[in-house]
Amino acid sequence: MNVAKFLDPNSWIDGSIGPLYVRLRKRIEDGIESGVLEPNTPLPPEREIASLTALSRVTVRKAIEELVDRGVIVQIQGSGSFVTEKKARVEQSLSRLTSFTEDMERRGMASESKWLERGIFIPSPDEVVVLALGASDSVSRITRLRIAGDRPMALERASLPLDILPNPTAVEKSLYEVLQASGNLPVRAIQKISAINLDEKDAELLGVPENSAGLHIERTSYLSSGRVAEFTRSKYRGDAYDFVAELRLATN
Amino acid sequence: MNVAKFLDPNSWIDGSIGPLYVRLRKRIEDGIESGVLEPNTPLPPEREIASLTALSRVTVRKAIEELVDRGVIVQIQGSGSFVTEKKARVEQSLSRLTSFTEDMERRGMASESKWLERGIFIPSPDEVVVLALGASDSVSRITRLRIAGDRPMALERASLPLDILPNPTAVEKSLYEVLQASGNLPVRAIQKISAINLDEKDAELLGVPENSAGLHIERTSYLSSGRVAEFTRSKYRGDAYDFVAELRLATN
DNA sequence: GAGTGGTCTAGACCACAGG
DNA sequence: CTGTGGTCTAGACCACTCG
Repeated sequence: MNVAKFLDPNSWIDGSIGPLYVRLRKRIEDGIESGVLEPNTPLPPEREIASLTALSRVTVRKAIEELVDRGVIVQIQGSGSFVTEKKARVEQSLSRLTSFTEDMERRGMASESKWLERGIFIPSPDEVVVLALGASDSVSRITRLRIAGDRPMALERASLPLDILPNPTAVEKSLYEVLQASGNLPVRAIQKISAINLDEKDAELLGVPENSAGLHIERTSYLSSGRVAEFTRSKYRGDAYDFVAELRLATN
Repeated sequence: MNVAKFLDPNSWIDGSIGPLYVRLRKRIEDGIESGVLEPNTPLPPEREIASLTALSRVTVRKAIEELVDRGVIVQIQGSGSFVTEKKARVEQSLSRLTSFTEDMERRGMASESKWLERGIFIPSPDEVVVLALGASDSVSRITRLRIAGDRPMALERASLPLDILPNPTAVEKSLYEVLQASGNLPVRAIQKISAINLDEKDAELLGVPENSAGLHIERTSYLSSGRVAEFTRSKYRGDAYDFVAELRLATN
């Protein structure tokens, strides 16, 4: 399959939906995936892609832009746009906001939960501040032991404003599924990760010796409006979990 | 100061350099910083900003785009572009690739290093794979104890291909300063973070009791070309350091 | 319906890489 | 010098919010 033919709009542009730049981006991704576009070889020039696809160059650039962000393509002014080698690419799920359920699925493990607490409570001072609650607001709280592949993995306590999760007992498996159903899915989160020695109680729940190293993760999630949707504190087994993050050099 | 006047190009557009969309972005950032543009209030419509600044709407959108990425501005179709509340914003340095030196400066601490190893070595199998070395290539390696505010903070072992760091003894303080000088500054990195119990030797170097929890961080850094520039393994004191990361919901 | 952001176009000029 | 990506424009239409 040659590149010009692969980009011929008649064969794909009606096959997907959404903005043209998204469709083109996906087409290019498919091309890389299927080997039509190979690592270390240049894409056709932007102007040529534009003419091949019958799109404007601005639209072509917008399609490529996201691929550059993800590290799949490197653009060099005056030279060309190149597909990077696979090992240099950032896995797309690295900086992705995932639920524990999804995270474990990605690692090929089934996950379950054992409920420790699930209901509506009077908020702690921490919760009032982080969730921006009013003086008389209550808080939804769900605390559970996360189990994956028959091994306890984490203790997780999530707190949410009552209007975002009015019925905490409705959460059966994935909190994020419930939030998505009500249109309250966070789009961004900040995590603070530190190391702790697990105390006797936590160690017992996680099935490790007292004083074992664990990861303490505090996550604050935001809706697209900028409002805080969720505040979660988790303790992960140090011997069974690692956290992967992507960093970028600031462009300021 | 009113918004229209603040955006009047005569007063600022020549005062900075670079592309127009970058200058406008910085102007808007200044406006938010100085209070001319207030949280929860809408920016002028894109078309109005364009006419006020005598720029095209495309350029205005590009300026705003980055601010939306950082969570400083929220755009709502059909409604407007709003400045978010400060507490909902992502600190710009969160997902930023920083050196230990910078990182400590940001936290208001002076940093120093105690050299444990610095020179050219035969690579370990790990290093050969991660750094994509040839069979006969050597590796530059620098190992040091990082100290901040008179407290040992981390043990750090960095490995780099010889052509990227030909002279490891030239590194006096910041590795990244040396890399920048030679045009080999990484633009992206992947970090894997896990928790470990520090063994006797490491605990002694870090000045904590044996078996204390520590953060183990493996970082692989990439040049803009996609090539691996640096592979670093660090052990941080769990009681003195935390790692902050930003997550996003994938838009696929 | 009026006003907003979201997408798209055709064309121009600039900055840089490489023969 | 030619060809590439980087920036910028003026104008159009669509999709959505809100009164």
